[in-house]
Amino acid sequence: MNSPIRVRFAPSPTGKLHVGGARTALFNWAYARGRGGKFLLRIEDTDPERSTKEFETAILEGLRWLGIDWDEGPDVGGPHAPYHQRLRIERHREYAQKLFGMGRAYRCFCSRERLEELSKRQEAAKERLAYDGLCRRLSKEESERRAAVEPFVVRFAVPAGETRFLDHVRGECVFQNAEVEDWVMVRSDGNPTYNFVVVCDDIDMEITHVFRGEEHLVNTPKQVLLYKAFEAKVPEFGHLPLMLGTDKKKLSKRTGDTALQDYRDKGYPKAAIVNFLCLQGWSIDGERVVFSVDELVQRFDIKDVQKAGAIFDLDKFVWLAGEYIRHEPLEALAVNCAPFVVQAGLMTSEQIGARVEWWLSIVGAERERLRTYADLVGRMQYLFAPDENLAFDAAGEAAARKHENRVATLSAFHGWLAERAKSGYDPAKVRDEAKQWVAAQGWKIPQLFQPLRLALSGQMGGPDVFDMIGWLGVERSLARIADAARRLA
RNA sequence: GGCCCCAUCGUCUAGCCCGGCCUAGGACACAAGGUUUUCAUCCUUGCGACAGGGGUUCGAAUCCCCUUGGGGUCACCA
Repeated sequence: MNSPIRVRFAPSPTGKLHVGGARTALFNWAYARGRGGKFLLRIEDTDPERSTKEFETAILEGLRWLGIDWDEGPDVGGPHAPYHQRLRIERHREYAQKLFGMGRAYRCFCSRERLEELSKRQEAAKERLAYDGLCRRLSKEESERRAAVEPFVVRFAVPAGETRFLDHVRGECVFQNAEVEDWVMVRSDGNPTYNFVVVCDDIDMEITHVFRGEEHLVNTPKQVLLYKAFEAKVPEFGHLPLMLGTDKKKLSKRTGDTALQDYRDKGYPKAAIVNFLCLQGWSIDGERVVFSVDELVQRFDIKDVQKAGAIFDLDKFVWLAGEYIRHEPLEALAVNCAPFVVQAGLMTSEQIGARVEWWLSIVGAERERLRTYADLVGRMQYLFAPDENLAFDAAGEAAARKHENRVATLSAFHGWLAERAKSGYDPAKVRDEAKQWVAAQGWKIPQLFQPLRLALSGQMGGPDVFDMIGWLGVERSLARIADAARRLA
């Protein structure tokens, strides 16, 4: 009988939630949820210099926003509380003491200067850069004596041999212990280091599977050795391929946005973000690209994760975002777009609330042109511009000027519309009648519609012109048409 | 540089573990065409890859070796 699956995501609150971290969390979460396991969250705040409460809050919020929930964690508690690493320090000291008592760890009194010299020497000699184990050979007595008067760190005494572990992404991994240095477990200020506490906590929290970024692969032998020293069950691992920038290096701010927050602020639908992140290193089958979180949970398996790193393809991400927007129910889409329009200062939420029909009509008409919620801002800006001297798109204006009788056409339409709208304005009806009227004049459709679209919106592309007239209102539309006729002369 | 990891269209990937169904499938991007009042959407078509070299085998994208290329990591950070 296998023990129940327990996985965790352990971010360190030293920055915003990275998209790579978000993907790691997602995969861990999906793995647990798909198998009736537990997903826990633990804050790795052992570096007091760089950890902040603000980042921690932002990370938790980001995870929740994505739809990730945890069974145990800093804010929800659990049987293995606390879930802040910093608060578990007494426990870590116990573990360190135990190891020290067993002779599996030793005090190291080497000064930073000596260490620096050592690595300089090793570099010059083109040797492996590692601690040379000088203090490992100190007698117990000398160690005790010096400990009373000198500062020291505690190093793990790496045994001879080799270390193996199971990685579900890469298969069986083997490292020669000779390649693993006697790394620092406890700093000179008495605080334990990451590689040490992560194992203590994972043992205490009964973590069964550790899925994390590939950059941790080389840490794994150190950690496995620790599990063995404690005679604890070694968890199964899974090192996820790195998310790469367009330079093929680890995704960094240099080549694009790295924080989940950035994409949220730019108006990407969260379902698209989740979907896209999963596509980096995993696929549901070879065919489908768009899938739901439920399907992810149902189908995700660590064994299907790709080994090679994945370049973050913004083009595909943008397309996927548009795909989600096109399939979102209109009401939801309108609700999601609203904050961006409000934030841009186009309207207040009260104003939107007062014109729901109008608002929904615009959102519905523009949706196929949106890739993010924020795109709507730019798309509807023209509606809020003054009716006089509306900014014309240069190419649009050039195109409109190509029509010989543009001014006469526009003026004639102005007269027709003014007359026609006296009995009220219904876009569908007016559209039909306008087309008949244009044909009756012996005109080609673009002869009117091209300059008209420019007159109303300043753009050469966009929604149906009769919808635009409806949104602007007949009065303002007439004003714009008259203004354009004057300017295009 | 040491150690470790990786290698299918430009990009994300299916296929690889358990060789034949692969004249290598899908998606994005790109190109062409169609629909449309324009843009967009949508539809159709096209372009386009098993890094190279050796083995093993009747047969290799799939197994083995080498080369090349790329990446990760070498902290009293996590």
